[in-house]
Amino acid sequence: MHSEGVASRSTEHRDSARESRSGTPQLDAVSLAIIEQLQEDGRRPYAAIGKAVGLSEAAVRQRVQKLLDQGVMQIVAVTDPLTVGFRRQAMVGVHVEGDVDGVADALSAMSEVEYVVMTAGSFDVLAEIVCEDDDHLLDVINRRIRALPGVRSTESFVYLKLKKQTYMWGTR
Amino acid sequence: MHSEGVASRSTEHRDSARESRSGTPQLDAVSLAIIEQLQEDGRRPYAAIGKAVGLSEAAVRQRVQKLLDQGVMQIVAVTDPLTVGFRRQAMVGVHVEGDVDGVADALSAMSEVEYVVMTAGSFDVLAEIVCEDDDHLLDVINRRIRALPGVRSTESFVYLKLKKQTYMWGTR
DNA sequence: TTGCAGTGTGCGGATTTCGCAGGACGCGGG
DNA sequence: CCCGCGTCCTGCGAAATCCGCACACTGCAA
Repeated sequence: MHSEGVASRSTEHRDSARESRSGTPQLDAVSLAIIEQLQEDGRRPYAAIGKAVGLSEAAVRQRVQKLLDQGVMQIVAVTDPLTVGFRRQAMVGVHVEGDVDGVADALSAMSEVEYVVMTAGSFDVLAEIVCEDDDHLLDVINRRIRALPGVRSTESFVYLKLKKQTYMWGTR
Repeated sequence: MHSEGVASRSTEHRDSARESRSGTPQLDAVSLAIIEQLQEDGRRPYAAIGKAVGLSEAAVRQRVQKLLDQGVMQIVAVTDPLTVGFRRQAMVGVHVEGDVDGVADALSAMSEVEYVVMTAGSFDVLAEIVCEDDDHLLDVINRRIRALPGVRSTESFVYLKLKKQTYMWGTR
């Protein structure tokens, strides 16, 4: 009855597996499968997940807790701020000279900034910001971001309409 | 004991409230408060949410279900694909001539595309894509996206490192 | 007024979550 | 070899949560 489990688990070394340069512990196939289940429905019961991945309810619960503690994943409600209400949203591309990582950290520290990623391309950093209104948006971009040491210039893309937003890279 | 509830609810018309141009029903303060709770923890029990927003457990449950059904919010596990494993990720800025909406829809239809937003700025559309590897990424950008009718040109920003990712626009 | 749709409440019963006591396994030291 | 240790899994009750349902209240329109 357990035969359709995702991983055999009996002949593999779970944790000794390769580990990327960063300090993040690599995940095995079972944890990936658990994440996929929760990408479909963040409130799915542990027992249902266990049946899908071939594990007991308690085991799934322990793994999910660990993934949460490690910061590998988070279970949250996501919305389109523009749809939910008033508020201005924009993506800001930043050109940096010098300490890119420092600028990214400074951006991350701002509460209006929801998303920060370092990129290879004409921008060094992309940051998504959510504001109350145009004044607030202007203040964040011109007063705060452009004032950061190392920021050479920025380019803004004010959001007009969100067309798609999913989190199911696993299930394809 | 109920006195610290978020909205008085007794003297306001809940649904007759203003409605944005789009077909999305506007949310009242209580639903906003519920969403905020779930932005902190997508698995928070209905009873706990009810206590926080001043509603019964059953009422919270009905509202959450409706928000889910309406597509106003989704409760899901989110991760950083780069951290979770192999895979290439990038943001693509698209210059469009003509039917911007059509291009955005076409992008949304692609499974590799996780996020699509129409913007005001030098790009007409921004799209975030998640791929297996470089070959896959190249194929999606050069073969599929650039081939879409109306796409004049694109610019790619390959992700090097995700620095921040939150969903708590409500709680500030 | 009457009927109806939408929303909230209270209440059991089914389900799920939670904590904890083992048991199995791999690994390294004595 | 075998013993201790850490990790992960399983199997339980007990407690908490989820769920469906009947009913009350409100605003609105026929």
